[in-house]
Parts: sequence; structure tokens; C-alpha cells
Amino acid sequence: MSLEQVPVLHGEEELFARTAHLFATASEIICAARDMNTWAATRQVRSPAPVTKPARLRKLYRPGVLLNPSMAQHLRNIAEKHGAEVRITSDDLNETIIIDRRFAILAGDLRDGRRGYGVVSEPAVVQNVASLFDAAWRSATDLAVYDAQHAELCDVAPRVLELLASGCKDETAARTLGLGVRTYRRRVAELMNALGAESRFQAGARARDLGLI
Amino acid sequence: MSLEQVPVLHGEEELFARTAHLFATASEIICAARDMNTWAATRQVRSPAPVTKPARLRKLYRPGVLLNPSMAQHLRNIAEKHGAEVRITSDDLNETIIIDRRFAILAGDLRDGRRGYGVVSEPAVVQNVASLFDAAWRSATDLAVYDAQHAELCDVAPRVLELLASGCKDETAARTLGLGVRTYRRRVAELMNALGAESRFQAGARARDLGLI
DNA sequence: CTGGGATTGGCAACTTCTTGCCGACTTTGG
DNA sequence: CCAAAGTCGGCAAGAAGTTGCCAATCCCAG
Repeated sequence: MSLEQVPVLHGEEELFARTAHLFATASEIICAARDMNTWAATRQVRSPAPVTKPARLRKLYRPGVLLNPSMAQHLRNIAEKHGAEVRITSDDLNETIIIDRRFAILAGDLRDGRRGYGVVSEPAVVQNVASLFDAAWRSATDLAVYDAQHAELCDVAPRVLELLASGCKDETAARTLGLGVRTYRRRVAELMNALGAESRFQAGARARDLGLI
Repeated sequence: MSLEQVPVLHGEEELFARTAHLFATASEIICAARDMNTWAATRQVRSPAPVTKPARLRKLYRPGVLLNPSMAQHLRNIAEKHGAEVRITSDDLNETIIIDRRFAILAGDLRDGRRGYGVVSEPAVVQNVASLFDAAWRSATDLAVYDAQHAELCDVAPRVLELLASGCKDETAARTLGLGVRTYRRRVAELMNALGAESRFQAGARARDLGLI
């Protein structure tokens, strides 16, 4: 069994500096992410100047990103203007980029404020990662579809989040919004579902994570 | 009644670029902050190269910052090595810097990811801000004292936060830590108190804010 | 106008959290 | 060693949050 070194890059600058050539010539790019922060560099650098437009660009996100209007708009943009396929999944996915099914970039932990990125080129591993992605992709919903189904949530979400973040009780929050308590709690439940949170504490943390508060 | 323009600077770079001269010659600097992010620039730039050490440097923080070990250590450092006075308050304070009681810098909202900073020089207003600070300062606790009283909280806090963030129930979390449920909940209550949170959602958001998760 | 689907919000049963109380146990300073 | 003080954790009452159920209402196509 051969042991292959997996180079780990620290921080997005290094990541992009060392992998830009892979993106430039890629014909298929796959991207899975929990939020838009992790691949911010790839987003900013690639969008203005796509050296060669990849034949296929697929992006997989969690529902939470749609709660941020600007993120949601950005996704719609790249879907419509750049012909990318964007899907939403409730699965608990890891931050991953797969290029031409030959390289996989896996986001790791933060260290000194910089995230570590493992760049895998071992074919067997990349294939494995790719098939994990495929499974998640198949069970995911197309952005447009998901968008249509959850339009109303995005409308109230900001106000609900604000009230939750202000620390007030459901009773007060519901009255503030002119809703019944039952309905307010429905919204909160939908919100927590979108955030993939199992507790309100977790929801608070994730909402902050996504910059929704 | 004279209306004075309040210049608003955007982002920390601009803030520091335009106010560096005030800091350089200051003999008294007062700083109140919720977290260590807002005045990051002033911290980074001033610490290595304090042009003129102000005669008096007072810093007022909320208890939450102490939950982050590196923040806590930083505060102890500036208290011991730079002779700053550092106090902790449970009051709901605003991000403020007061220089020689002649200028007040008030942090405002974020816009396009950059925070706005109002620079006030109108004496009456500055005096008002200063006396608000004084009141908070008087009722605050010295860092060393607070530290001694809440040492044990900082030990368990990281694990409690992790469990809360993982979304598990109190029952499970308590067992995981080998604590009784009652005790675990006591820890959570102390934590929420330190974060100034009234609900678990708010606690989650603030913990994320302070980089505790 | 009307029927059918979706949304709403009251009710209620249940779960989870919050807190005061108290006895047991540990630690600390004489 | 003792006493005072502090911590722990079980118990329990009550508050807050979670969810299924259902009738009332709204909305939209037909």
C-alpha cells in the first residue's frame, strides 16, 4: 500500500496561489460548502476573470445560505449567468472542491485563524470523495425549485432572527410580528431546519456563522 | 445651538490612519468594548510600537471576552506589562474610545462589511460620553478580581460550549462531562450570564461572535 | 361563485429548560 | 480536629419551547 503525502495549504491566499492553475484549466469543477466564507477567495478571484469557463460547474450548499439575501442572489447569478448548476441539500456536507475528478481539496480546521486545506490527488481517494458528493448531489434539490418552495421563509427570517437574537420570548416576538405564537414557532422551526440546527443555541451559532445576524 | 459635523470613518484602516496622531500623543486613553474585534487595528498597531505611552490607559470589557483564553491572556498582558487598568462589567456597553477626554470615537453599524466610526470632538458630547463611561467604570470589577472569582468557569466553558454547539440535550451533555444535570445547567447559566445572553439562541450567537466556538 | 389546497392560530400534551431548596460532601483556615 | 464556606447533584415547581391536531380563513384556479 502506497502512502501518498497530502500537502496541506494554510489560508485562502496560499490555497488559491497554489491551485489557481488547476482551476484555470479545469473542465469540471465541483464545489460543496456549508457557507460562502470558506471558498471566498475562489469566488472572488474566479468570478471576475474566469480564465477558461469549465464545461461543468456544480455547487452544492446547505439551505442556510439562502437565508442571506446577498448570498442567495450570488448563487442565482452564477446559476443563470455562468450556467452553473446549484443545488441545496439538507445533508451534513463537508467543505470540498473536486476538480476534473482528479483533485480534491478538503477544508480542514482553523489554525491561527487560517483554515487548512488538504489537496488530495490520489485517484482512489478522489474517486471516493467524488462518489460521496454524487450521492449528496442526487438527493439534493435544484436551487430554483428550493427557492420557489421556501420563498416566504426568506421574507420573515430576518425579522425572526433579529427577535431571537434580541433574546426575547416567543410570546413577545410573536406579538411584535403580529403573529400567533403557534405560527411564530413554526417559523422558528423552519429556520432551525434550514440551519440544520437541533437546538436554539446551535441555531444562534450557525446564524451568526452565516452572517444572518 | 451649534450643529457640529461628526465625521464618520469606515473600516479600521481608515479609522487608524486618520486618528493615529491622536493616539500617539494621548496622555489618557479610555476604551470600552464588547469584544476584541472592533478595535483590532488599534490593538495591533499600538501594541508593538507605542509611540508615547499614555499616562493612563483604561479598558472596560464584558465578561464574555475572558472566556476566550487568548483574549484573556492578552488582557492580562496589557494590564501587567503596560500598566493598563482593565475592568470587567456586566453592563451593556457600547464600543467607545475616549482620548484625553477631548475626543470620543464611537463604533457604529457595519456597512459593506466595514464598521462605521464616528469621531466626536464637541466638548459637551465628549463629556457626556465620558461620564457614562465613568459610571460603568465605577461599577465594574478589576480584571484580577474577576479573574480569581471566575477561574473555574473558564476551565469548563470550552467543553460546555462545544456540547451546546453540538446540539445535544442537557442530559447527554452533563453525562458526557461526568456532571450532574443540575451542575451542568449551573454552568450553562453562568456561561449565559457571562455572555449577557437572555436566551440560548442569543448565547449561541454571542459565543460565535467571540470566537468561542 | 365555488371547491380544494395552503396558511393560520388556538388548544393541549409533552419535552426541555430554569431555578430555588436542601442535604451530602469537600475544602479551607484556624 | 472543627467550623464555616463553597460545591455538587437530586428533587420539584414552574416557565419556555416543540408538535400534532383541527377548525377557521384565505387564495387561487376553474
